Order: sequence, then C-alpha cells, then structure tokens
Amino acid sequence: MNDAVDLYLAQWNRERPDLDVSPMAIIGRMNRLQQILGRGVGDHLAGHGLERWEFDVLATLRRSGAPDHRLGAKDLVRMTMVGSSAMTNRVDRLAERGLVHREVDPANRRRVLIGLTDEGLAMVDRVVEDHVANESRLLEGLDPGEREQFVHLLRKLLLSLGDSAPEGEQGRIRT
Amino acid sequence: MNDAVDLYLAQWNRERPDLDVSPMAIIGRMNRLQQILGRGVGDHLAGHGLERWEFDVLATLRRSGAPDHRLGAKDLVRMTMVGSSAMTNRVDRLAERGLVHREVDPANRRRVLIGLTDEGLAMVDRVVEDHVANESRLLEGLDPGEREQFVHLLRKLLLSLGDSAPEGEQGRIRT
DNA sequence: GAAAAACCTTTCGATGTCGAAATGTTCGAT
DNA sequence: ATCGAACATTTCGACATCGAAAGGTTTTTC
Repeated sequence: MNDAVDLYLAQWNRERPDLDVSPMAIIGRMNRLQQILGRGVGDHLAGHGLERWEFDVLATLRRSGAPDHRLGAKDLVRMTMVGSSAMTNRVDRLAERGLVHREVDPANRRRVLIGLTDEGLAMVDRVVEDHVANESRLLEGLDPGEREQFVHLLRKLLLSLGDSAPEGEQGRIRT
Repeated sequence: MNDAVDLYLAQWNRERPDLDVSPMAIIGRMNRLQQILGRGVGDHLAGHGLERWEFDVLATLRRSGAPDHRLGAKDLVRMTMVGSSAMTNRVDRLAERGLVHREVDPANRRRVLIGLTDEGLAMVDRVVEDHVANESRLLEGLDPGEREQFVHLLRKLLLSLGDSAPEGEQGRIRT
C-alpha cells in the first residue's frame, strides 16, 4: 500500500533522477498529516461549538493556571505562535462570546490581561476531555511503542530547530 | 533540555492531573514543527522570488511530467489539497506572472488544462535544487537512521488515516 | 432528441492572518 | 522634570483560503 507521498516521490525520481528528494518524504508527509489531523481536530471541536483558534486560546489560558487563568496578551501571542494583531482579533471575538474578559493591567497600563470567564472555564474544561480522546483516536494507527518513538523524534527535531521555550525569549519576533 | 511542548504538557498535568494528555505530545509538536518548518521553507523560497503556494503549484506540474507538464485543474486541486476556488486564484496569479498558461481542454470543454510555460519550467527546475537542499538542512537534527524511522512512522500514520492516493478518489470532497 | 442529472470551474462574500504603522505607556538619561 | 527610546497593544489594508452558489458543458435517461 502506498500513501500519497510515495507517488509524489516516485514522480520526482522519474522527472529529476539527479535530485535527492528524500527530505520531502518527511516534510511532504508532515504537511499532509497536518492537513488531515487539523481537519480531524477542527471537525470535532465544531461539534462542541468551538473553532480551533477559539479552543487554542481558551486552552492556553486554562492550562496556564496562574492566579485566575489570566495571561498578558504578549504571553498568549508567544504561546500560540500567532501575530499580535491576530490575537487582538481573537480576544475581541472571544470576549463578545463572553468566554474571556480583557482588562488593563493596573500595575503597568501598557499591558492587557486576558482571563477566562466562569463560562469560558466551564467550556474549556468540558471540551478538553473529548478533545484529547479525539486526538487519541486519530493516533490509533500507531501502537504505544511507536507513539513513544514518534514523540522522541519530534522532540529531538524541535530542539534542533531551537524550540526551547521554558520562559524567556525565543523564535522570531512578531510585532 | 525541554522544548516548548514539554512545558505545555507539564501545565496540563498540573491543572488537570485526571486527564491523559499524551496525544498532545505528538499533535502539539506536529503543530509547532509545521509552523517552524513552514517558515524555514517559506523564507528560503522568498529568496528565490516565490511564495510557498506558487512553488507548490509549479512543482506539482513539474513532477507530473505529463505530455507537456500539463494537468487538469481538478488534478491540481486533488494533489495540492486546496479548494477549487483557491486554485482558480492561484492559477490566475501564476498566469499573470507568465509562469503557467491556462487553456480549455478541446476534448472536453468543461475542463481547463494548466501547464508550465518555458519560464515556469526554468524557474521551478532552478529553484527545486536549492529547495531540497534547504529542506535537508532543516532536518539535520536527525541522523539518517532517525530520519528513516521518522518516515516510517509518518507513513504508517498517514495510511491509517486513509491517505492512500494512487489515482482514484480520496479524502474529503471539495467543491 | 429533449429534459434532467452529473460534472467542472469560476464567482462571490466571509473569515482569519500577516506586517507595518499608529496609539498609548513606561523607563532612563540628562 | 522633560525628552526620547523602548515597550505593548490595536488599527489598517492586503491577501489567501473556504464554502456555497452560479455558469457552462457533457452524459444519461426516457
């Protein structure tokens, strides 16, 4: 049995036998998996009345715990890997839905603190259980040992690309 | 050394110790890798004057070979995993740049055939070499054995999700 | 052979993101 | 104390994508 990328690679080998296209065996498959898994996750969340980007923000606030499930806008930007303008938009919409609230940090009035409302907290706590169950289902094709291997490789690659992010600065700066 | 997802998982374990969030160790890392690799690929292509989506279309035509590096619009849609409306837009812009040409299939006037121009062919043949070299560089963090393991796991997961695509129908239908 | 169904691509309106510029706030040096 | 640099968020315009509907073309059915 072949997957879509096998065909892809065979075509390159036929047309450009001089090229070593083996990196595409990885990167091409990551692209494809991303699309397929992304749809699997998105469809499931839609069943709970949430868009993927909504869940991302709510979950980031939820897991951060913090005093009251509250983070600065910049922290959210860093943790979700979107630009600051996109985050403004996301928070606007989540606040309209009553799932988060936004207020100026009294200690530093440049900062905006975003926190879960009671409703937002209830929502994410309700959805996240089904969410991980769904993710687990999507990965059923790999047995536990393979999943462990997979984690190891993904983690090693991430680290090699500089994705260490305990606290401080990292990655490309966004404005 | 920890990557960003290690923190992510530790936070969930602190806040919701009842949950098994191990699937996130995989899916969360895939998301992050996708963003980082995507930028690595995109930045490099920008240096050659191409957007990622432009390269995707040109490369799909190039590797398909076909009589004259020509494919039907629907084939392009299937192979690139975008909607048909996005493909109309992509082809419009590539045709404006003179990299592809579009003409109605004389044998079936519903169909539109899209083919590389001489300039488009030269462009993709020139860029693809650097492109795979760049992808190879991005994967340097894994040694050859690990890369092989990685391919195996990605491929197995894709197949388990129904990504067999030798020729016929597949995946979700797009209009 | 005409009407209906199936097919393929494009058009349209909505959406989410980006990057650059604008706005508002704080900190540091003089 | 004040000016300017540094910082944090929002606004703005551009852009690529999506899904649904429209516009043509071919095939099927009676």
